[in-house]
Amino acid sequence: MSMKTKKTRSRVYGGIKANLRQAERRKKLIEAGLEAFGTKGYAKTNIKMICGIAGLTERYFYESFRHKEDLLRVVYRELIDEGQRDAMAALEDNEGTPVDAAARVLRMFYQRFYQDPRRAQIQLFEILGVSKNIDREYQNAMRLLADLVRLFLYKVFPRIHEEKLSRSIIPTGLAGSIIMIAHEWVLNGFVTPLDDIISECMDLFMAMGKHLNKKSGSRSERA
Amino acid sequence: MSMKTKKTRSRVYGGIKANLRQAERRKKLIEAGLEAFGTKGYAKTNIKMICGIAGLTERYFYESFRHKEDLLRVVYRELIDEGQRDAMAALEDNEGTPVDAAARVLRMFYQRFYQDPRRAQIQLFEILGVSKNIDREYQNAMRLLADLVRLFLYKVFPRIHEEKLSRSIIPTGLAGSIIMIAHEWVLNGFVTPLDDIISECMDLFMAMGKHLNKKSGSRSERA
DNA sequence: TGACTTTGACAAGAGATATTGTCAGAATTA
DNA sequence: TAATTCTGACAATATCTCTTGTCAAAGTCA
Repeated sequence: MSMKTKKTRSRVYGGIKANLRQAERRKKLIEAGLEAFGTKGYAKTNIKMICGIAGLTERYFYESFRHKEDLLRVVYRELIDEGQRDAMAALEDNEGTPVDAAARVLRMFYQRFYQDPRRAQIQLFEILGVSKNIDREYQNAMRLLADLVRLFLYKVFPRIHEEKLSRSIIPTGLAGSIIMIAHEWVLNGFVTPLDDIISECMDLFMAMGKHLNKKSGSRSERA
Repeated sequence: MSMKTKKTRSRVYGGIKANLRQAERRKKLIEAGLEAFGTKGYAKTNIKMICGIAGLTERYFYESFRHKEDLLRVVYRELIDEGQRDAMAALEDNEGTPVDAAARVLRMFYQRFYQDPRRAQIQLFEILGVSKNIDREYQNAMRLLADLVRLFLYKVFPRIHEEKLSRSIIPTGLAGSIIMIAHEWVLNGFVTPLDDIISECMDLFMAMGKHLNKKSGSRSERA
């Protein structure tokens, strides 16, 4: 038993360490997931297809993921993280007013969908109705978006009562606007010019900001 | 061959005509679909379950529907039609101002989800990511909702330039707000009081209406 | 070169599910 | 009562798909 438990020691192969090789495969599978889920759709994709696209066999799928849903979660998180990073970069690039920054973030947000419709398909459609777990992922991402909206509103309209804003569902509503407009945009094949979309989104934001601003201020004005 | 083509003639049975009996079964299956899709979820439901809930066997499923997706479409349409009817009733009940009417419609819209969470589950979650065909259904329903919003805006703010409004994506955005707020409400187990939700939704509407009103009017005001 | 690891192709069994078909008995009508 | 339709239970087939396992060849290292 304990004589020769030669546990298939991992070693350098092709100049690359074992864990790196595995990471490579994992990455390929994630890219394949993006492709398959984003074009065929999650429901119509099976493990064999994913592996075919990745140029790997099923064994390697199970090396990195437990099942299809697992891969979807990873792909989705990657998309959200990338978007979040881009948004933060656009925000912290301190050019112009906060309003300009918001427009930049919006443009970035929509442009990502246009540049790679697979992202749009997954982020806006495929992610929904898969399972309770995946629904939770979606919910988290939506909250991040709502928080971003909240942050923007507070930056542009500092008079807004912060605590009141933090309890309001209006940022959630605005996040919904952004998403629904994206839905329509995608389903219509991106015919609406991006500039129009951004300008109308900004209208939505600014109108709501002004409204909240007035309400917060009215307390002292009326008293 | 043409001797005795006795084609199993339909006849009255249990005092009910054949086509009525079939319609009855169909109805039971739709109700079963609502139950199964709305609690277990579309993906985790199979035909046998649906038939079990309906108290019928598989033969009768295929008598009325071609496949699971077919049933989902019918169930969804039924939900949308009901909602549409209720909305129209609340609108045409000419009590109070158009603003009151809008609040009534909103209350009705959200209350339906609270009264029967299965509706919420299907209408808000299960419907997405099933197939291209079903996505189209969803898109249609969202457009109906956006049209309703548009109608309301025009009633309350008649100064808004009608043609401009008809091309704007802002009603789509507001429809998205309503939906996203519903998402959060449902996922949080309906903890937010309905009155709060309605009041904040009305805030969204009124702020946007005023904003559009100003923009439309500004042409003549500034000239 | 020789030993060993990694890899890809494919087999294979388990498990679901869709869909059609059979059949006997219950229910109903004439 | 006799004929016949309706109905539910279940069989059976055909497909998929997941998941694990086997194996030999190719690749790599020492």
